[in-house]
Amino acid sequence: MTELSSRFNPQDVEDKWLRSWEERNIFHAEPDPKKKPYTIVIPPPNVTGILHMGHALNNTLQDIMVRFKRMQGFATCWMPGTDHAGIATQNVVEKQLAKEGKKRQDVGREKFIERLWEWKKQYGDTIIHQLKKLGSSCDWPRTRFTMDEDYSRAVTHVFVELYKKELVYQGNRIINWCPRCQTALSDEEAEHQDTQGNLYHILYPFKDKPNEHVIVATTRPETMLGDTAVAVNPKDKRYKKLIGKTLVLPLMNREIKIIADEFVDPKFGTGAVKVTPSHDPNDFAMGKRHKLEFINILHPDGRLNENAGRFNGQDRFAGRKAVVEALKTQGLLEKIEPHQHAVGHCYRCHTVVEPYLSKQWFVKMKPLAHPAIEAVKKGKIKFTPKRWTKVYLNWMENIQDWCISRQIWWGHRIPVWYCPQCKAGKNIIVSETAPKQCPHCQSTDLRQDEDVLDTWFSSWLWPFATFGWPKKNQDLEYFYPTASLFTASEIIFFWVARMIMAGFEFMGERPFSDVYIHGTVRDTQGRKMSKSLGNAIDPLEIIREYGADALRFSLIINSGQDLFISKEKFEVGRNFANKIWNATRLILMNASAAGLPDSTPQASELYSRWILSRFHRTLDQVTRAIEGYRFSEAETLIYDFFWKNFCDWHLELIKDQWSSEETQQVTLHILEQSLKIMHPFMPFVTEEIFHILRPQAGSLSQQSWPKVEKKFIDAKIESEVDELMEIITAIRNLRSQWNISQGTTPDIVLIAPKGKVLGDTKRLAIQKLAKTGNIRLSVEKIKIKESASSLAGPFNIFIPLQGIIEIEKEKNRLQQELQQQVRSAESLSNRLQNKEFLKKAPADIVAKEKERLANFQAKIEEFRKILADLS
RNA sequence: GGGCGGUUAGCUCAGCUGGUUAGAGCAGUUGACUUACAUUCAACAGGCCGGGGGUUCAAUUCCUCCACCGCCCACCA
Repeated sequence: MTELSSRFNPQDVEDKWLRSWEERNIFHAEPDPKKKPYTIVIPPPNVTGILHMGHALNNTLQDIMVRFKRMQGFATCWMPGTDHAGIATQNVVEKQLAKEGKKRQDVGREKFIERLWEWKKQYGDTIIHQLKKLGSSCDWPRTRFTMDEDYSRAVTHVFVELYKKELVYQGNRIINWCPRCQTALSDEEAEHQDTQGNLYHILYPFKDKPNEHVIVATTRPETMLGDTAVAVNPKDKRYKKLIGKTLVLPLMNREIKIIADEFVDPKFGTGAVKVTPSHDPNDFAMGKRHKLEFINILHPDGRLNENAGRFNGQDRFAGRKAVVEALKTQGLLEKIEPHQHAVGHCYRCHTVVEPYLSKQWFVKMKPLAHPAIEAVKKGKIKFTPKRWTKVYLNWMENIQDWCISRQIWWGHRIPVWYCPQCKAGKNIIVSETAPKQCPHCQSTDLRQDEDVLDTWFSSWLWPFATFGWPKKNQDLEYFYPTASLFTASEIIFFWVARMIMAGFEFMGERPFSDVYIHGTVRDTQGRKMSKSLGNAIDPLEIIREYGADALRFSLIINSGQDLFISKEKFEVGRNFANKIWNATRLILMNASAAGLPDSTPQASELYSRWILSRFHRTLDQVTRAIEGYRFSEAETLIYDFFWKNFCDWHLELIKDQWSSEETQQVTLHILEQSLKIMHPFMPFVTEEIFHILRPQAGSLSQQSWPKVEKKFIDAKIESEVDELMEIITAIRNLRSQWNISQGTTPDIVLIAPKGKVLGDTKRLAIQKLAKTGNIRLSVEKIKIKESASSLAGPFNIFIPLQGIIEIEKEKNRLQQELQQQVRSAESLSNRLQNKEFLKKAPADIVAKEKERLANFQAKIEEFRKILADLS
C-alpha cells in the first residue's frame, strides 16, 4: 500500500466515484414496505443557474442528512429537479436575443418559447451536473422540471380547482409592475430598499381663487399628472373648511375636488395628499371609496402616455424632472426636501417598480393560510432555528392575496379562454384542456389568456407534484409527506409558506415536518456574494483546487449562522481530507487491511479502550448533532476526534506497538468506523479509502451507520488518559520552555500530592519520556496498561538544575505560579465558608469544590517545598 | 413604525437546560527535515465574554435598560 500518494488528490478520485455511484444507481429509492421512508425535495435551482456558494451550502446540508438517513436504513429519496424560473429565464434569453438586435416580439411567441426550450435543453442540466460534482446523492432518475408535462398538468389542475372553489379570481387592482420586464409582480417580488429621495411640495391652486392654493407633498411628482383629487383628514382643522372645494391640477388644468378621508395622516407632510388612484395602492382604495376617476398615465414600459398631456412619451424619470421644472417655472413648487423612503425594485432585474392598475389573476389566500398557520402553531411543522416560526406566522397572519398572472411568455399558460363573440368577455372558460367551443354561444373562435402563471405557482406544488400528483400512485403514497426542507430565509414567503398551504389544500397533509433555515453566504465584508459585485467565489473553482470534500467540509464547519467566506477558509477541509488520507497510509503501512475486523475487536490495553471510548462518545454526540440539525457541531466533533484523539494521540501512542494484534485490529476498526461517520460530510475521500480497505464491499454509502455502544464509553479510562496526557504535555512544555535539546537528558522529579507518589517504574518511564519529549517512543517504556490506574491524580513536574536551567528564572516562575494558586485557594475557601452556598448548592458541586480546594492546598504545599529546596 | 439576530482572543466563530482553570480554527511567537502527512508536529502567547442595573450561594449563560452593527416586515403620500 506504500504506492498511495503522500498527498490526497481529489481530482484522482472524485469523477471515478461519481461515475460509479451513477452506474450502480445506488441513490435511487423505491417504495419498500420493510423500510421507513425518508424523503426530502431539493429546492429546485433555476435553469438559468450556475452553482453558487448558496447552492453548495444548501445541497451539502441536504446531502449530509440524506446520506446519514440512508446509512441508518431508511428508504431515502432525495428528489432532484430544476425550476423554469419564468421571469429570470426569459430575461436571459431576451438578453441573448438582444445581442442579435432583436426583441421577443420580433420573433413571436411561439418561436421565442422554442428558443427558451432550446436554452433549457442546452443549459438546463448544467446545474444538475454541478450538483453531482458536489457529491449530492439525489435520486437522479427521478429528476423533475417544473415544466415537465406531468408537472404542468398538476399546475393547470390546481388553477382550475382553485377557480372552482372561488379561490382564484380575476381582478382590476394595483399591482407591482416592472417596466423593464413588463409584467406584474407579486408583493413578494417587489424588493423594498431604503432610498434617499425627495419630498416635493407642490402648490395646487383653487379654481375660484387662483392665487390661493393647497400644498401637497409627494415623492413621485410625475404622478400628479394622474391626480383626480386631493385628500385631507376630516378631523384636520386646517382643512375642514376646504373639503368639497375645487382645485385646478397644475400642468393638466384638470378640476379636482378636495375630499375627506380617514386614511390621511395630518402629521405627515402638509396633511394634504394628492390622490392618484391608478398609481398608488392607497389612492386606489380612496378612489374606490370616493368614486374618483382612474387615470393611467404610464405605458407598460414606464414611459408617460397620452394621459400625461405634453409629457407624453417621456420616460417616467425624465418626466419627473420635466414636471418639476415646469412646476418651478410656474412658481408652483414650494420646496424640495430630502426624504428617505422605501422604493420597490424588481427582484429579477432591480428596476424600480411602479404601482400600476391592471387586470390580473389572484389567489385568495386567507382560507389557504388558516390550516398552514395552525400546523405551525401546533408544532406539526417545526422551524429550525426556532425564531423563524415568528417570521412565518407574522407573514401568514397578515397575508394578502397573491397576484399570479405574469405578462411574460415562459411559463404555464393560464388555462382560461375567452370568447370574443360573447358580450363583454364576461363568459370565460376555465378548463384543464383547451375547450373546443364556447359553451354559451358555441363559437369555436376562442382565445386563451395571453398570460402565464407566476413561477411560484408551480413550485408550491413541488413536494407532491414531483411524485406524479394528481395521479394517485404508490410513490406519492409512500414518500409523501417529506421530512425536512432545507432552504434560506429569503425563500420562506415565496416558497416555504406556499408549499405548506398547498400541502394542506391539495394533499390534506403537511408537506414536511421540519424546515431548516440556513445562513446566507457572504464575503468577508458581509456582502452577499453576487456576480455583479464581483466578490463571488466559484464553488467549482474550489472543487478544482481543493476538492469537493474540502468545499463541503469547510462550508459546513462555518455554517452556524451567516457565513463569511474567503478562499482561505477552504483550507481546513482540504487539510482534513489530507489528514484522513495520510492516517490511512500510516495504518496500512503497519497493518494489513486483510485483518480488518467485522465487529468491535477485543480491547484490553488502556489505549485501545481509550480510543474506543472516545469513538463511541463522539459517535453518540455526532448522531445527536445531525438529528438536531447542528451540522457544524457534528463536524467539529468529528474533526477533533479524528485529528486530535485518533491521529495525535492514539496513532502516536501505538507507534512501536504495531506488532500487537490488538493494536492492529483496534486501529483498523476505528479507522473504518470513522470513515462511516465522516462519509456524509466528505463522501469522496471516505469512499476511496473504504474501497481500499474493503475492495469487495460496495459503496460506503450502503454501509450501516455505527451503533452507539454505551459499554465502550468509559469515563474513568478517559480521565486516566487525560492525566497521562497532561503529564506528557507538561514535560513537553518544560522542554520547550527551557529549550532542552534533543540529546540532553535532564533528571525529572515528579511531585505528587500526599499519598500519590509515583513508583520507581513510572518515574523512570516519565524520565525517559522527557529524554525525547516525544510520546511516540514512550509507549513501550511507559507501559501504560500497567501503570495507568496508579497514575490517577494531579501531578506537578519539576526538573531541577543540571547546568541547563537558570535557577533564578525557575524560582520566579514558581513564585508566580504559587501566588496564583494561593489566590485561587483563598477565593475557593471563602466560597466554601459561605453558608448560602453550602445550603443551596447541589451536593456534587460542593464536593467538587472541596476537592478543588484540597488540590490547590496540596499544590501550594508542594510548591513551597520545592522553593525551599531551590534556595 | 413593528419585529428578529448579533456584540466572547488580532480575525472568524463554538460555548445546549446558570456550576472545575471560557474553547477551536486562522493569524502571531518559539522550536522541530521525528522514515503517514510541512496541507505536518510540539509548545507559547493572547480574553474586565459590548456597557449599566437586577435575579441567584453562583451569571459569558436568565431578566431589564442602553450603545453599536446587521437583517426582515409595513399602504413613511
